[in-house]
Amino acid sequence: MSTWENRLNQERATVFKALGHPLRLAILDELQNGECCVQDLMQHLNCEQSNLSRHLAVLKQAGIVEAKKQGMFVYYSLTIPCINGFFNCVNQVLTKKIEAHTVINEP
Amino acid sequence: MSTWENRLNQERATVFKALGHPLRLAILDELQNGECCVQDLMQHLNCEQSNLSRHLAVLKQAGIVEAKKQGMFVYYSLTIPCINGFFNCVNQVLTKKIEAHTVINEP
DNA sequence: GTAATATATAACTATATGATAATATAGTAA
DNA sequence: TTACTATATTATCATATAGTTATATATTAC
Repeated sequence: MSTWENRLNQERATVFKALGHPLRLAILDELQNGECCVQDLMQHLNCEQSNLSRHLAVLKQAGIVEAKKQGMFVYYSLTIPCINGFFNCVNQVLTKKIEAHTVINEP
Repeated sequence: MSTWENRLNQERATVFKALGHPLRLAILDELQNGECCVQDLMQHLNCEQSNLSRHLAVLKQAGIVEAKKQGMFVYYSLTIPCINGFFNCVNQVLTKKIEAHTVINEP
C-alpha cells in the first residue's frame, strides 16, 4: 500500500466517518430539500442548538456541507446536491475537497 | 423525523462508520481483487494479525464483508462485488442486511 | 450604548474506538 | 496425544467522540 493510497484512504475515511452518525445523516436528509439554517434543523430534528452546531461542523470539515452567512443566520447546504442521497457522491466530495485544499500532492 | 427514519439512519450510520477507517478501506481495496484470507491481508497491508482481525469483524458486522472458513483459513470477500469501489453500494448493503435480519419492521 | 437573537465554542463527563500484547480456539499434521 | 498454524478474543491503555451546560461572538433592533 503506497503512501498515496494511504492518504487517499485517510481522506475517504474522514468523509465516511462524518457520515457515520444518525443525526448527521438526518441533517443531510433535511438539506436535500434545500438549504437550512440551524433554527430550521433544530425544529425539524428536535435537537439542541449546540449539539447540532457541533455536528454541522463535522460535516463542514469533511467537505460534505457548506455554510453561508446571511445576516444573523447561517445557511447550510450540501456541497453537491445529490438527488437520491449523497451515497453516490463520496468521490465527488473528495475530488472537490482535494481541488479546494490540495490536501494530497502526488509526485 | 419518524421512528422509521431514525432506525434507517442508525443502520446507514453503522455502514458508514465501518467505512470510516483508513485500514478498513484498505482492506476493502484488497478484497476488490478477490477474496483474501487474513494472512494475505497481513502481508499486503503490513499490519498486526489481531488488529486486522478486529477490523474485519467490524466490516463483517456492518454487512460489508463476509467470511467463509476453509480448513484453517478464513476467506473474506465483499458481500457485494462492486467494481469501482463500494461507494455506490451502501444502499444495497443495507437492503441485504435488512432482508437478512429483518432488523427494521415498518408498520 | 443595551437588549435580544442566532450561532459557535469551551469545558466537562460518559462512552466508544483504536492499537497492542497476551491468550484462546480451532484445524492440521506428525 | 503433541506441536504447529490460522484466526479470534480478551485485557489494557490511550485517544476520540457525543451530549450537555455555560459562555462567547456576531448581528439586528431599539
